[in-house]
Amino acid sequence: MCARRKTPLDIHVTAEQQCSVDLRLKILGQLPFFESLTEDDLTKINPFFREVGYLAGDVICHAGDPAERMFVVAEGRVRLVRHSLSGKDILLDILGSGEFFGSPGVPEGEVFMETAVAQTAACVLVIHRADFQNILKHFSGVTMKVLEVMSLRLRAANERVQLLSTLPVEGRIAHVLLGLGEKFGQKNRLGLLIQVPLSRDDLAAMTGTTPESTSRVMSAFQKDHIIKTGRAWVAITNWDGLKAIADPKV
Amino acid sequence: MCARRKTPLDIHVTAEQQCSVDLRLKILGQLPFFESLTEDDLTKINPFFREVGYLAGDVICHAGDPAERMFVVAEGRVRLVRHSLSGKDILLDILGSGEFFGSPGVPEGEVFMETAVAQTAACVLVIHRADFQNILKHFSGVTMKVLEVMSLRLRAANERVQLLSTLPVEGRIAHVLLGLGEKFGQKNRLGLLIQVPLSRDDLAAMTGTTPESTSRVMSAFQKDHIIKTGRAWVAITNWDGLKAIADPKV
DNA sequence: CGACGAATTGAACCTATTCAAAGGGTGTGG
DNA sequence: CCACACCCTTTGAATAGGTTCAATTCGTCG
Repeated sequence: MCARRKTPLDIHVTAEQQCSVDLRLKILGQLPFFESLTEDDLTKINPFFREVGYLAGDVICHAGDPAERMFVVAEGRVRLVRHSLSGKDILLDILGSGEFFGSPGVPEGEVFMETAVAQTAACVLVIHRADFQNILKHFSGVTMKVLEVMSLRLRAANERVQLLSTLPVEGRIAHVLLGLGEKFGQKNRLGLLIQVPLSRDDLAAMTGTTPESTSRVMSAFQKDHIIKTGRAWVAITNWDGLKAIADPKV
Repeated sequence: MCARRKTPLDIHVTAEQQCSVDLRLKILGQLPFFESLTEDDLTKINPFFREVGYLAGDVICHAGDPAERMFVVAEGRVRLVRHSLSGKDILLDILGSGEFFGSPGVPEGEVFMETAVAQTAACVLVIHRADFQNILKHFSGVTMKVLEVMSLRLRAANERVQLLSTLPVEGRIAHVLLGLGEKFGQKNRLGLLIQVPLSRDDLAAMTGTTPESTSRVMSAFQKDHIIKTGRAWVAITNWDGLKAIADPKV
């Protein structure tokens, strides 16, 4: 570990990007939609998952690939990106441990609409579409939970549509920071540090704006002591202040 | 039927906003997620649905209501609206026959995030959350189909995020018109007439812009012979022209 | 026919983008 | 271990696209 680094981020990834068998079972058990399964069930479905390690920047799956697999993030951070004809990429989400991507419900013959990229070194569990659907057939509790997760994601997506339609740039950035803070936040001497490498470009791609505008807004936030930020990291120092900007009363 | 009306729209709704028993079974059978059921199964689940009629403008369910029911549009058009603190409403979707709302997957204790309003006189089938979940438990084919529909909706929502993030107003309006054309379009002496009452305010609320900007864009489209439009109606006369604006190559 | 609501249009304003240039942290190779 | 190169970030100034506010026209319905 380099001693001179200034980044306050500390994202642990198991050596060689390999997760131990213990970790695999633990990850599987912690998945929201496997919470209803017993140890026994977990050991039964475990063999269907293959485990793959990635380095930061590696592409895990490409938009346009046949949607024949489903992925679960075991360790690390994974970006879900949508490419536009204009060349402007949209950062749909950043996934952490326990989250899945590659929708389990899409009909046969479909392709992925998003590209998944490892934002940090990452360990990912992969399962074939057919195998996962078998699991769904066997365990109705799992299916219900998957439905629930999909519903909540649809909600989140609709909320984003609303934000993009109604809020100015600073409001949208405030919203994204709050969301990332809830998901990846870690209390710290700096404040609530978001444990994700987060560049201005990333934030811009998440809020439908430009890196320059993002930079201006972030500078203003920092001047107002709402956040502390540096090269590819952000910490929230005034949660309520951010909230006030994210949900303007008037 | 009034003889002097200029609106080319012609949306039929059964008298008294009541659907016949035949229509109910037909509607249920046509639902994407009930397509795997036999006549027999349909007759079995039919009693769980209650049927309610609404007049244009009636509120079917309110954002904030407990999410204890699920709705299926039998006839008419239903608007799904999200309210913002700023007062600016977002029109998330316009539903036609066979589409459902009131997510089947949301966890117990949750509330609706959207308000559903009858945009025309409408007939809606209502089922209790618990009853629907029972159906899901009994018919795994139904569950899979619901998952599929949810996946496709999530895709659509994500695509909208992308459009709002990357396209200028005219591109977003073009996209919405194409979508509505596919869904509600009907060939006609005018072109492809969208069988939905559609005001400038509605289009603005669907594309995250203002009625004035919408009006300017629509005027420009009409001048270029891409659409024909009047008070609360639109017909597409040059599909490929619209497409070119919706998906700019550069 | 008259009135109301919807749609159009104009002009001023403002937010955010674009283009350009300079500053600063990180990591690499000498 | 230092120096350099690269990329991220910041900041400035000009511009464009969209909004806002206001006034007018038009269509539809009573």
